[in-house]
Amino acid sequence: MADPEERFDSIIKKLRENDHKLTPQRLAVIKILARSEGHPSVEKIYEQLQDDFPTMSLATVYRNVMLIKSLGEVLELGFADGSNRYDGNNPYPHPHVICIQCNKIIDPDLASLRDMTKEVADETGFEILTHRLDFFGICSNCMAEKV
Amino acid sequence: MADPEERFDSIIKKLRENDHKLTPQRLAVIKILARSEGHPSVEKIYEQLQDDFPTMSLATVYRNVMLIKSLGEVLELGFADGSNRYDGNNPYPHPHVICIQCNKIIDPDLASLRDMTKEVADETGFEILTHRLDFFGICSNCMAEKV
DNA sequence: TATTAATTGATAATTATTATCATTTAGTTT
DNA sequence: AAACTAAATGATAATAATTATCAATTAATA
Repeated sequence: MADPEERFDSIIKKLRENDHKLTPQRLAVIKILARSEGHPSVEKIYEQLQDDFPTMSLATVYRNVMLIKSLGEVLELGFADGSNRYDGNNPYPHPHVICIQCNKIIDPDLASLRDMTKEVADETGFEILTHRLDFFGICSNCMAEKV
Repeated sequence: MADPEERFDSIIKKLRENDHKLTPQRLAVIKILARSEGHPSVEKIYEQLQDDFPTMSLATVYRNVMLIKSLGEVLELGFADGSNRYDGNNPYPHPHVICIQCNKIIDPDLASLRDMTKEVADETGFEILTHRLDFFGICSNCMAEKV
């Protein structure tokens, strides 16, 4: 897990470089993305901001997440059910482990991935640009609760 | 790639076992899924059926794809942009290689995946049930056309 | 402090999917 | 072979997540 403050600063820097304004709403969204605790959805980010910004529009959250995504500073995880979750703490492709019970998403450390990309490129003739690797299962917490 | 006819037969068998009727529309959808050439979307399946079934409803395609998915005989690949693609030729989790230019999806052979699942389970304490691995890039055809 | 283009909030539009319901039909029974 | 019945279909309305629109507001600069 990267330091959330460092991530916050680099996202801000990227915004300045591209002449985007720093509004309080935008900063608040970025603060949550920089942490990305549990990999929040847009809706979750919106809810978290209700206390500090009761008038904030859902559209503003969408806009800012998309802006930061377009700058390559947040990773979007889209799922088959149409839901999207975001990771601004580590915006580069990396494996996720997802609990299908409580929807928690965590980042495992995995060594063996770099080789695999080369293997795929060699076999298919593709130029591989990015990838997506998710494991789905039940976390130890939820397993314990089921007993 | 599994033999499309064998896949067709096992899907039919699964339907019979669960007392589902075999309508011409359903059989036609299954025939396309059993092949899953390029991993079609619902819309693509619908288009392919226009010649033989001009009156077929889009809802019927959705219903049948979902039914066969619920029987575990088709793999759904949902993407961040909301699009879904289907693989009834190999309905078990396996890696995909996706061309971001022409949207073709192919299945590479990859050895090193089984170990990785165990590695993840050991590290996170999850009970891993399934996974999803996609590589995104540009296929050799599209690369050649760009010159 | 004034200026201006970007951003916001509210909401309408869009789009993929799901639900509804009257009609049709596959599979079974007589 | 005709009748029966629950399931499936076709047409379309409803839904839900996201995107577009636009008047009002505001951050950044002069």
